[in-house]
Amino acid sequence: MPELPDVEVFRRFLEKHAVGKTIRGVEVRDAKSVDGISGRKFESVVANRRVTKTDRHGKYLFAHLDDGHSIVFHFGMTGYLRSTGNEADGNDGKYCKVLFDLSDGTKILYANKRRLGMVTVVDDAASFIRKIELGTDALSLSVREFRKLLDGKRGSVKGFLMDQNTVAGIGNVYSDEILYQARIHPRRKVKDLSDEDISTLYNVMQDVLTTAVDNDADPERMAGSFLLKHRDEGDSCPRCGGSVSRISASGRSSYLCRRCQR
DNA sequence: ACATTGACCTGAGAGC
DNA sequence: TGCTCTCAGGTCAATG
Repeated sequence: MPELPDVEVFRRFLEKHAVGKTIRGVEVRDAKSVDGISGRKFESVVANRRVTKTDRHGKYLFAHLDDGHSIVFHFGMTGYLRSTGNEADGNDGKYCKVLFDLSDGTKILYANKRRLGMVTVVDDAASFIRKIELGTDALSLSVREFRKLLDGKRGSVKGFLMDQNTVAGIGNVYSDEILYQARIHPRRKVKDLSDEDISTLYNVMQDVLTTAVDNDADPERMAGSFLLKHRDEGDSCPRCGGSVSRISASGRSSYLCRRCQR
């Protein structure tokens, strides 16, 4: 479920493998996964362009091209990027939606088990972000801005954290993690948060996201104290030993420890 | 204006 | 073994 940390890992991957190289060819294998334009058009816009830079905003990944266009990737919940050697399609072949053939022989594939998520190409990444009204990236948000965003909100904290138009990058799994570590109940109303709650929430948010990025967004590598590793009803809370519950909050199943989270 | 709910997507895993 | 059912969660449209 690619959220900010996962997408940041994909960005670093793309930065390492694609920047400075030319896209020799593109093969759209599933035109339905290309948003806004036809697969053929996508191929012709992107082909023979050099990748100059990568960027991430929330859960969106951008590959900037030398003519000003940018490729946009969104991973839905099952998307990923991978490189292959030559023919090694392996299991990914089935899920490969778009295949990029780079000038040094590297092949990068955008794969997705479902059609949530998409690839497209835009004239200008910044105006694309404005158009879809993406909020500020969670990792480039100051406490001051964070407080301002919370101000006047009537919904739950969980809904707030997951709203991409307010704070971009946090999804179901990491919102649960942040709320768990901040000891705040997901259904708690934003307006009921104290000043102290807010600063805790902010600090924990930064900490959880950077820790996740530092560990390649791989749950295996994260400390056992992360709720991430105990997302299972009845599993035990790594902090108090109580049992992990599953409830519905903001229309999503949320895992929490009722004892730790009020 | 804002918040919540339901639909979409489709593979994995559980249960029978 | 295989069938059916439920769940996963990111976004968007519809509804409250």
